Amino acid sequence: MTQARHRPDTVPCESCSLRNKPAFRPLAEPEVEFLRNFKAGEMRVAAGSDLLVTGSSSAHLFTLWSGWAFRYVLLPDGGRQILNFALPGDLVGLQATVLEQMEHAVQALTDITLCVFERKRLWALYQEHPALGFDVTWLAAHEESLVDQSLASVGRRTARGRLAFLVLHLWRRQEGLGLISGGRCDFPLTQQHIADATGLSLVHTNRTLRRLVGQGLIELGGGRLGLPDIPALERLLGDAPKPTPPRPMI
Amino acid sequence: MTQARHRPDTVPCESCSLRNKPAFRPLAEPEVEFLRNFKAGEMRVAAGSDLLVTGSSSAHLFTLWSGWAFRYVLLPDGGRQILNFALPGDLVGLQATVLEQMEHAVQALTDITLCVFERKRLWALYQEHPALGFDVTWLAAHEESLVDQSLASVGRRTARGRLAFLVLHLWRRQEGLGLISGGRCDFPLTQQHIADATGLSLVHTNRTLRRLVGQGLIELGGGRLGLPDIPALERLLGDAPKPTPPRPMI
DNA sequence: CGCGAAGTTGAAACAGGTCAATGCTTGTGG
DNA sequence: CCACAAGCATTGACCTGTTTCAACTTCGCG
Repeated sequence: MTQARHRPDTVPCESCSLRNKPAFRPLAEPEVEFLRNFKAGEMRVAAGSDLLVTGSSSAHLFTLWSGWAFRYVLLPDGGRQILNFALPGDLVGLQATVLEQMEHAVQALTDITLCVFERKRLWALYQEHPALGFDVTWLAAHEESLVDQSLASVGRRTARGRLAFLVLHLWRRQEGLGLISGGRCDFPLTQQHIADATGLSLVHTNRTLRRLVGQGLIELGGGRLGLPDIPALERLLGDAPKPTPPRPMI
Repeated sequence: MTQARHRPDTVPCESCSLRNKPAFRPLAEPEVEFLRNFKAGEMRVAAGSDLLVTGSSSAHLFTLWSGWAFRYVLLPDGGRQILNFALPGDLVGLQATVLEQMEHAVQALTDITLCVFERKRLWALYQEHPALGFDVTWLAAHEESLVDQSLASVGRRTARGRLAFLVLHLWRRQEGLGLISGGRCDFPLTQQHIADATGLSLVHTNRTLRRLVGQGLIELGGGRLGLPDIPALERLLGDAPKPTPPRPMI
């Protein structure tokens, strides 16, 4: 096996600790090898910084490797709508790459690390490894499915329901990644983020959240989240967000 | 050029009157030829019928050829959220095909005609014609972008704004397809559809719509829509939905 | 210790929801 | 050709979830 050129200061894909988690579909040998070359480098972004902004057409595509980010749009009146959250393994910036224009921005919620790919080479990916091209489509379709669910939640649920949906959704996604420990998971959102994701005002978010905590449905503190009574949450929602199926990672 | 096998009772892709509209990116010769074979047939669905339902994993993928459809989810409390509308040229059922599970249903809004593709053969499309695979990704990313905009609208706009956004959005899409005639375009939605798409109640949709009509911003009647003062609508929205860029069609 | 960011709480105003009734079309069958 | 049913649109009255405004508190950190 030829040891392909590879920047010495970056993690080679085949030994990526994230990729090798059970949540991700294992890749065939040639695909991993391609990816190792496809990967142009790594990048760190500090919490609170935008890594992609509306209107731009980035020269890069990313896979989030550690930390949290979120996609959002700013409305003319100053309001912000968070479209969804990106967790490790999620592709970031596909719209900018494929549509050559961004209708939204992406901001780091925590300090994050990303794998960087060059837009120009995406075409080679489709040509040389159709299976990877298919995986990119899979990720795009899956992300749309997440936005679909959020739209339904924001459009049709009461404040309680929207909050319940959001926390359970984020819980399930972390569960899929094996990130629940001691009955808790990370939860780096401020109440402002929650409000902007659910389409509620900050004040009402606070009150409703407080009530859910008081009723023993949610535990919050120290940037972590606990869900002591998931069945009750599911009852409240009527139907639960589905667990993420085994998925590809680019 | 070999005249490939082709069901005699269906329109061959190369002479498809929809595909040859300026809104769509022309395909290279080999791709069109592949598509002619990829196309398994045509299908008609009557207004009001579901062509895909939640939970199923359809054996087929469609391109809407004429008429309107919409994607939606039903909530446990009986509410319905319309996720977006499909117009001619839109791919329908990609999530079911790629994710192998549908989180939403699709219903014909008018009588519709669809081109039918077999799910099994999608893989061949990626292998044999990477350019088409890329186009599928493009369509998925674009559709997500539409849902993004709806989510921002439903999450952050007032009732007036949501309605203004919806009608302008549908106007612009039809404009892209050359479907505006005599200052009007088709508008087959009932107020119930509008309510379900905007996350409003039927009654409030009616009142707000009525007010917009009264103010000369919207004209409705006979299943058609007129927008007499688009600049005023754009001012109301603060920013307008972007016109659709030239796009691929499968 | 002090400052800024985030969280909390009360009171008042309002957008939008719910309930309920009434018109208006349109298509169908007698 | 009329009568009726069914779906859709419209309007009024009332109610409540949510927003807004405006404090005040707590937390994290230099």
